Amino acid sequence: MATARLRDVAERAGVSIRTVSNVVNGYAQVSEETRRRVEKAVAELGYRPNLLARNLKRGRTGLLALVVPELDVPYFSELARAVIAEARTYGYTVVIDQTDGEPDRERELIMRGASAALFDGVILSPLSLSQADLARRDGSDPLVLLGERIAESPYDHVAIDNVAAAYTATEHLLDLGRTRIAAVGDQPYDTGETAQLRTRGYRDAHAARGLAVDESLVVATPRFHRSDGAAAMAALLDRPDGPPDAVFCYNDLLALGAIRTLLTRGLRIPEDVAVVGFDDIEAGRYNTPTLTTISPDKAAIARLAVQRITGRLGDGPQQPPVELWAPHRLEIRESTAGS
Amino acid sequence: MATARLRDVAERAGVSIRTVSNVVNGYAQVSEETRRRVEKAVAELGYRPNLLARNLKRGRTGLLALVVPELDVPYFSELARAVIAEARTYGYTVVIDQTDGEPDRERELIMRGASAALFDGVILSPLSLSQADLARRDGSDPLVLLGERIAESPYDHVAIDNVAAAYTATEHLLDLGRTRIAAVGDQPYDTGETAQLRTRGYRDAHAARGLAVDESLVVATPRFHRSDGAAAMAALLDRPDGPPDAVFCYNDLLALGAIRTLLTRGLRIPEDVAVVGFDDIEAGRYNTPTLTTISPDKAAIARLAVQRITGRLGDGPQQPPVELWAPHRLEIRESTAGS
DNA sequence: GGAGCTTATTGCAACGATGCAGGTTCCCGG
DNA sequence: CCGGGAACCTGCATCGTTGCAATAAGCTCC
Repeated sequence: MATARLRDVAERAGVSIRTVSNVVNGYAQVSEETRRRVEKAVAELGYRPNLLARNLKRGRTGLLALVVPELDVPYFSELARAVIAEARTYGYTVVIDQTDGEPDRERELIMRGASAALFDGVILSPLSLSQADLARRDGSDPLVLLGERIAESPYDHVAIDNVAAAYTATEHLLDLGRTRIAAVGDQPYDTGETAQLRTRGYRDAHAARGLAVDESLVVATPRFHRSDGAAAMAALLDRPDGPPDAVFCYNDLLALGAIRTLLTRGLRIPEDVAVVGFDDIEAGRYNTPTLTTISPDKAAIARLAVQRITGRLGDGPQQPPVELWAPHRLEIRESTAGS
Repeated sequence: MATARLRDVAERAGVSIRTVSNVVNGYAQVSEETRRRVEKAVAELGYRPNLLARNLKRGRTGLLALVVPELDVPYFSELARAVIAEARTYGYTVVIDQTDGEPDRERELIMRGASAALFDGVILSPLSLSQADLARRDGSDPLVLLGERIAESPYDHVAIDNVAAAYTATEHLLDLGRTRIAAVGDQPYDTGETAQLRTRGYRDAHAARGLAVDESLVVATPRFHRSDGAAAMAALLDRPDGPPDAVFCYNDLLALGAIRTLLTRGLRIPEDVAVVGFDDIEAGRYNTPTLTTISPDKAAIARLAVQRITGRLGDGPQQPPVELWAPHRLEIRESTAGS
């Protein structure tokens, strides 16, 4: 009894396939008697509709895909939670896939997902996807890009204002009287625009006060994990001209790694070095010291993304792609404010 | 041009539908000339196969579902990474769903996923699923249960030996000369068998040395988050008979929360209180102090689970459900060993 | 020049479900 | 006793794809 089909149920209940379908879906009028017979047969055979077939016929699946680079980066798993919750209010189920930032996987998932009918829509947080990868697409698929922006893409884009956020973070450190503020997490030009926007905010905040940026304090990291932050911090501490008195990390994991290095080396936070992160992940709220950070409104990001997707699902006229900004705020905690 | 179909491509290329299908799938022999024409049409129309239809016909989807309670619990996201990697070696793509431990969602996903043909198989890490929920199923679906065991289930089960692991952790603390060891994370009988297995290991380790367990040191927590650990630790510290000298937490998040409370209260780790966690999540390796923990072999868990799933996918005779144990080891770090 | 192959291409049916339109049966009022 | 309308049930076509088996065309070889 591999899998019972509508036909098997119909046979057993002595009615037509169509009637079984009606019962299962609650369509039309069905006599009490017939309904009972069908339901009995359904139960006995353990029938469950084949969603592939149903969706093929109906033209929709009720599934949204959320594609992120790394699930075990807390920012993405927390974002995933928000997206799942938001999608559920629209009756959608979210399935998640992880690309590890591999361009092939990201590309493949766009192809498969966006228009291969397995998913009704795709929310993609790209890491390595290039403009060329999207250029061929005409934007008619229900696809929303999160975070990393891709120039000239024909798709909606949801993010926070990275320049303003980085500006605020840097300003906060400047307000504390710090003068040698390191920026950790820069990326080379073609790798990530987001990191560069944050560097721009960092520079702008300095410029607004007429301060020059010590270029050697702007350090790039290969990735955005704790180990990268720990390594970058170690390198900063080993510099001949002494440690910085503050660090702005481009995400919380970098910041937590940096904090670990600082504490290991016997430095005090924030007295010796103040630390600001980015993302407001839960780990930062329970770290010792707790982490000051830029808190992007993940619920808002999820809401905007899901709304755009569902908005595009209707048959209405295609709207031009839009750029949406979710709010953010600075969350001040022990790593800059003392305990 | 909503979505181009095989037929549209065929029309444009001036060949039959079947030939286009052959080209797309690389089947059979196709003349160079024809192939070129078809590929040109495919590109021009932006054709991509409708996976629903293809899968309906082929009878498989190449998708495995991994269903976990909470993705932003690092253990699960790290496990997800392992499962994704393992599944990929078999040519499967993994999609992930999060249930929040809601029985309805877990149930629904078993139904939908396991035998509704959307997924070829399901790897489920249940939280609140009861025996009754599975009782009706005959076990013929390719479903593997992780972690929490469900009595009498007709499905394969993969986990580590929780009793032995908890025994080892407790023994480690006893070896350090600790005498008042708290256990944080117990669960009432009907909620989680895993927690009870760990409590059993904790008790057994005491019993093996002829020590009595102070029942008031075994504390339950509503969930397994940092905040639960922080609260439980605070309660332990406020007891009239003074703080314990060691804590065994049933997962790393609880431990990290407990550590936060201890540090806030001015206690030293491990001098005043030694802490052991469970799961070996990345956050514990970068915490200050770094966290001693039981490290389950997540890669092994993933491997066993995926192997069982793929093993059941063949047409071979159904094998009886098995109980598989993945290895684990104690990872000693600063929270018990000093720095 | 035709048997016998290989190569290239195709039509038909089917996967399992639903949309649509139609067909019975039954009951009612006139 | 018949026309008209609910109420209930059904058959057919179809969603987009692939498996199967057959056809058509080209080539070799005696």
